[in-house]
Amino acid sequence: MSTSRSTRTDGRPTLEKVAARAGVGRGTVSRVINGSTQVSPAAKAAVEQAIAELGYVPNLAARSLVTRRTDAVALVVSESEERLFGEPFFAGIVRGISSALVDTPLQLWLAMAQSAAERERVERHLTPQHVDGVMLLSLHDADPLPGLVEQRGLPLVLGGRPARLTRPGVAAGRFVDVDNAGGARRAVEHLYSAGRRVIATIAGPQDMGAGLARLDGYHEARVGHGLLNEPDLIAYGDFSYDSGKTAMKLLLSRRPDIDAVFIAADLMAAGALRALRDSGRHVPDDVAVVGFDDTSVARQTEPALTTVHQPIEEMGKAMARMLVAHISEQIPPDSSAVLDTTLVIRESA
Amino acid sequence: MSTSRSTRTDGRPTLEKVAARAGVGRGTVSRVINGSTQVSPAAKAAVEQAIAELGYVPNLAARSLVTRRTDAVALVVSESEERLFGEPFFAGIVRGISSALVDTPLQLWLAMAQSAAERERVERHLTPQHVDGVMLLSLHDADPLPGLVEQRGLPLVLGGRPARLTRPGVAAGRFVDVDNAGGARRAVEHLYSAGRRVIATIAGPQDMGAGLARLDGYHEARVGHGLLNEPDLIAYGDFSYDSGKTAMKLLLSRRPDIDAVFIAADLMAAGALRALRDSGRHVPDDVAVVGFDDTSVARQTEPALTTVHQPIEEMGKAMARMLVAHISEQIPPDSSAVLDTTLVIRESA
DNA sequence: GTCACTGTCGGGAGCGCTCCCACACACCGT
DNA sequence: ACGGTGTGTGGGAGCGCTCCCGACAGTGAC
Repeated sequence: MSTSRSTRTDGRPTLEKVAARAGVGRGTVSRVINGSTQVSPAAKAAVEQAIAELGYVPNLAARSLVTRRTDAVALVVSESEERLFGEPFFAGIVRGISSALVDTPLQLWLAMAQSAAERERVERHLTPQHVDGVMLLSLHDADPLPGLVEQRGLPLVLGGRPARLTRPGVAAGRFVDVDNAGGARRAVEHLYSAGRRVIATIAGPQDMGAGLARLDGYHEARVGHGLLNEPDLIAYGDFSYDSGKTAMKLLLSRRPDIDAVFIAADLMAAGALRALRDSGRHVPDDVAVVGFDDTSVARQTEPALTTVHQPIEEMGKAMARMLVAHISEQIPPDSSAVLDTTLVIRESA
Repeated sequence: MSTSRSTRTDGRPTLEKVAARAGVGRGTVSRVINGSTQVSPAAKAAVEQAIAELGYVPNLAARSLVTRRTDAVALVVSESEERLFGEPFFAGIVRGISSALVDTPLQLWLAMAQSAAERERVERHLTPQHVDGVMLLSLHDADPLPGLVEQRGLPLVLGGRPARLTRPGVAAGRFVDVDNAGGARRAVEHLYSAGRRVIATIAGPQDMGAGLARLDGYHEARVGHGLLNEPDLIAYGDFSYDSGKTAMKLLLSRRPDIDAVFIAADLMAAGALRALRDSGRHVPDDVAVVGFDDTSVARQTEPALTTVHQPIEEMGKAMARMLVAHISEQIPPDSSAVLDTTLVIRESA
C-alpha cells in the first residue's frame, strides 16, 4: 500500500556530475566517453579521473534514445531449446559469434523461436529499437522471419544458405555457409574408394539448405561413379538421434545388403550406430558409417565416428563480422561466405 | 565521406502523433498504453484505433529512461558455451524460465561467464540499467558475481544452493534447488538393496552445491548401512564425459572388486560406461551404474542409464517465478524452494 | 595589426516517454 | 444557490544523453 516507490532519481552519477567534478562542460565529457580526438590531453585526464572517482556508468537508455542505436544484436534459432542445447553445433556458432563480438560494443541476444508464443515474442522484439542487427540460424524453408526482419530495415545475416536458393548463381542476400555438398561428396567418395559398393544415406530435412546440399553431394558422388539414383538407399531424418535410429532401421529392412551409410549429421549417426548394433551388424566391418558435423558426439560414439568436419566456430565468427560490417554499411548487399569442410577419419569408416 | 547519416528523426510514429490523430492529449494515450482504468471508453477506442492505423510501437529507450525499468532479466551461466550447450540440463532450465516468463513483459537475456573477457563483459552489463533482475546458474564457490549483483541492488535468484551453505539451517538468500542429497541417498540405497556391496562413487566438483550434496547423499547411505568411509571408493570429476571416463579408470585400478558405482551426473556416467566396457566389464552384470540428472543422454547410453530424475523444467519455472516476485517486492528476502528427485530404473542397475 | 584557420570547449535543444499537477466537468447533498 | 467529491483529461517538467552551433584562444601569413 504505502510502499514508497524508490525515489525518482537514484544515486547514480550522471554526465553532468562528472562534468562538474572534472571542471569541464557536458560536451567534453561526452567527447571523452565516445573517444573523440577533439579533446585536449589535460581535459581528457581530468574527465577520466572524475569518471573513476564517481564510478560513472553511462545510461544506455538515454544514449539509445538519441542515437537510435541499441548496441545489441540478436541470434535467433528456429529450434526448440531441446535441439539448441542438444547439439554442440550451436555451441560452436555461439562461441564464434561471441569471440568476434568481443572487441565491439555489441552485446549478443540469444532467442529461440519454436513455439507460437516464442515466435510471437521474438517477432515483437526484432525491431530497430531493440537490436541493431539480426542473425538467423537453422532456417526452414517457409520461415517468414527473414522477410519480416528485412522489411523492418534491420541488417540481417543468415547462417546457412536458404534452402530455396541452394543452387549456385542465385543472389541470396547475406549468408555464411559451409561447403555442404562438397563435404558430403568427399565423404561418399571415401566410402567408394574403401571398396564399399552399396552406399545408403540418411538425409536431413529437405526444407533446410544443409539438408538439401548434403543429399546433393551424395548424388554427385554416385553420378561420378556412373550410378543411377536408387531411392531405396535414401532415408530421411530431422538431425535428431531418434530419427537416425529409425531411418537406419528402415534402410536395413529395405536393403539388407547395405555396406556403407553416409549420414547427414553426427547425432543421427549415433542413433544409426545403435540401430546397426541392434541388428547385429558390426561397424565398420559389415557397414561403414560416415557422419557430418564433427561435433563432440563423434568422439563419444562406439566406434568413434568418421565424419565431415566443418569450421563451426569460424562460421560464427564470419557471421558476426559480416553483420558488424553490414550495420556500419561497409559491405555490398549480396556478399556471402562459404567455408571449406574436411573429412576426419576415425574408426567407423 | 559524404555518406549522409540517416535523418535524425526516422519515420516511426510517436506518442504525440498518436495523440494528435486520436484527438486527445499525450497523457491519455500513455494511460491507454499502460492500461490505466482512468480513461473513458470513447477516448480509449479512439486511441486504440489511432495506434492501429499508425502502427505505433512505444519507444522502449524513452520509457526505460524515465521508469528506470528495462523489462529484461538475465540468466548467467558460469560455464563455457561447450558445457552450456553440451548438457541438456541447461536446456531444461531455460525452457522452464521461458515458459514462466511468457506471460510477463520480461525478456530473457542469456549470458555465459567463463573466460575473463566474457566475465568482464557480463559484469559490465549486470546493472540496473540493463536488467531488472538476475538468475545465476552453476555457481562455483568463490564466484564474486552474487556479491556484485546484490551490491548493485539487483534482485537475484540462485539456481542451486550455494556450496558453502549446503548444510541446512543457514540462510542463503533466494535460491531454487533440488533435493540432491536425498536423490543420491536413494540411488545408493537402491544399489544396496539390489545386493551390491562394493559401491563406489564418482563425485562432482566439490566447490559446487550439487557436487557436495550428492556426495553427502552417498555418505549418508553408507552410514545408514553402518559402513565406514572408504576414500578408495571415491573419485572426482567435473561433470564432463571425459572426466567420468578418467575417474572410472582410476576407481577400477584402485579397487577392481567394485560391483556398483553411483555417478553424480549422467554425462560422467556415459564416460564411465565407456571405461567399464574398455575394461571388459559388463553393465549391469559385473558392475551396476546409477547416474544423476535424467537428461537425454541417459536414454542414449548402452545400456540405458538408471538415474536420479530431477524436475529441471520445474526448477527453471520456480527460479523465474521467484525472480518476478522479487522484482515486484512480493516476497520475503530469504525464501527458497527445494524440489523433489525420483529414481528412474532403466537397464544399468 | 589584421585576417583566416585550426583546435578546444560550453551549453542549448531535443530524443520520446512517464509522472503528476492543475483543471474542467458532472453529480451529489444541503 | 452553494461547496464538496469524483472522474477524465491536457500538458509541463524532466529522465540522461548526443548533436551541433557558436565562442574563444592560439598560430602563422600577409
